[in-house]
Amino acid sequence: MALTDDAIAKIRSMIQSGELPPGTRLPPEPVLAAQMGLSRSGVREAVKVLESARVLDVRRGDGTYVTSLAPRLLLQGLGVAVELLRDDTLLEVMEVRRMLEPMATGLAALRMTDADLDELGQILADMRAAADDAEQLIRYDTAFHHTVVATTGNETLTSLLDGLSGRTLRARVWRGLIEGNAAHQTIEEHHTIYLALRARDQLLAQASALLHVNTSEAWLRTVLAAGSADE
Amino acid sequence: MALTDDAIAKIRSMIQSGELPPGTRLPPEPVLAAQMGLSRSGVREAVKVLESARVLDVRRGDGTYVTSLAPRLLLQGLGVAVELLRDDTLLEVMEVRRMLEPMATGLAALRMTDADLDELGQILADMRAAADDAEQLIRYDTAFHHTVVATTGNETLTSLLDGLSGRTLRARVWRGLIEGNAAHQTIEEHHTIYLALRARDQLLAQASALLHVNTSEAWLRTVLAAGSADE
DNA sequence: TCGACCATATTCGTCAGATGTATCCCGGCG
DNA sequence: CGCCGGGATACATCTGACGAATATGGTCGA
Repeated sequence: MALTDDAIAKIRSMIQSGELPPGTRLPPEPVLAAQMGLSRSGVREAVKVLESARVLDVRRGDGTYVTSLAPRLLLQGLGVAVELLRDDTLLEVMEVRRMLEPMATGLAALRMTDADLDELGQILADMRAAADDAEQLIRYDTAFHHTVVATTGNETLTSLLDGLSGRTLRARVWRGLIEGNAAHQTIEEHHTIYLALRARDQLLAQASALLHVNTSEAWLRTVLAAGSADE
Repeated sequence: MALTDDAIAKIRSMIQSGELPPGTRLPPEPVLAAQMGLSRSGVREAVKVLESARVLDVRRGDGTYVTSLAPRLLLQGLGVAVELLRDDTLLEVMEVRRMLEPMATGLAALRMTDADLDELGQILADMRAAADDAEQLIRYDTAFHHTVVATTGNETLTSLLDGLSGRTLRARVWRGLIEGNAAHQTIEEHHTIYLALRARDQLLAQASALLHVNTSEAWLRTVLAAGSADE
């Protein structure tokens, strides 16, 4: 295969070189096909790939545009990739989170505003109120960590961590937590992190986040062990 | 759009659920099209997307197979995503590397074998010998850090860091380094990391890696500043 | 003048069918 | 037993067509 992949590479390099800045509208598919020397089918495959990578935005009846190329978009693919990883590599993902999340949380302690803290306190309260609903817990857990990391102001970091803790992964951890009657303790870990953040204590925030990720990893281990034992 | 994206989601969920384990061969495109209720064109677009994500491996004349789903494959897309990030977000990437790379290097200090160290020493020697050739320097720089991180045994971590320090990013840093007559000093930073690793000193390895990433970030800043001044 | 409405052009979404070409597999031959 | 064709299989690409969603520009009425 060459034609379609060439087209992908060509479009990508035109974007990378700045020839097609964010927001640019591409020529209609038939024109693009003629320009790149292949049929419309080939162009469509190429465009579809770049659309799935959030590089292009295809609007039916309108045209195809270059996206903003924001990290939040381009790094979105990480999430779906992580979702497809095999079970035995999820622990590797956890090890990465173990490195990244404490650092990010520590950084957040320095940069967090009072408004951020209030928002976080609200999420924490919601989490406590939903202590019985796994679905809600996962949602608030996600919101909590996302909010913390987002206050670092680093969108790339936020997107990476969001991707690394995908929905499936979180769901498994919480399944273990709930079945192991450790949900309450874990909610308290969030409280500990919250207190450290409110105190603007970087080291304490870092340490409490590490402990928290460690708890998640431990419960993931039990879930994975139970899962492999079933087979 | 629904049909093609549905097909993508359908295939992906079949893989995620274990219905299509790694190595499985998919039905021929016409059959797949019939099964999923759309034309062959649509199936081809779906397959192409999953192929570009390294989820499927299409072999002409043979068939379409599910890949190993190894992190090294699935996280490969991160690299191309980073390549497309706009200049002003590259500093965010550097900030992430600044968190991750020292941690990884510190971990490597604990896990590195003598053979790994010898290989690293060789790369270092090569780097010194190529002090004038930017192209070679970039190659050896890449190899050096990849080798270090790879010894952590965490393929996910390795793939992430590989992706975060893409070719273009490295090339820019080295351009700055060379033009700023700082290449020699940077090579010595590698030597410092090497010594820490050989001493199996985790903290020292961590610290020297942080200094090194910091140097890279500083030179990236100058390159970016010079670039934006040109316009 | 301004806003709502409508017809039309544009553009992507999807399909059907056909041909080219790489690869695999198996049977025949030395 | 190993090498080598030739048919079968499967992807690669093209062509042409129709459907559906959207944008656009003009018209009409308040």
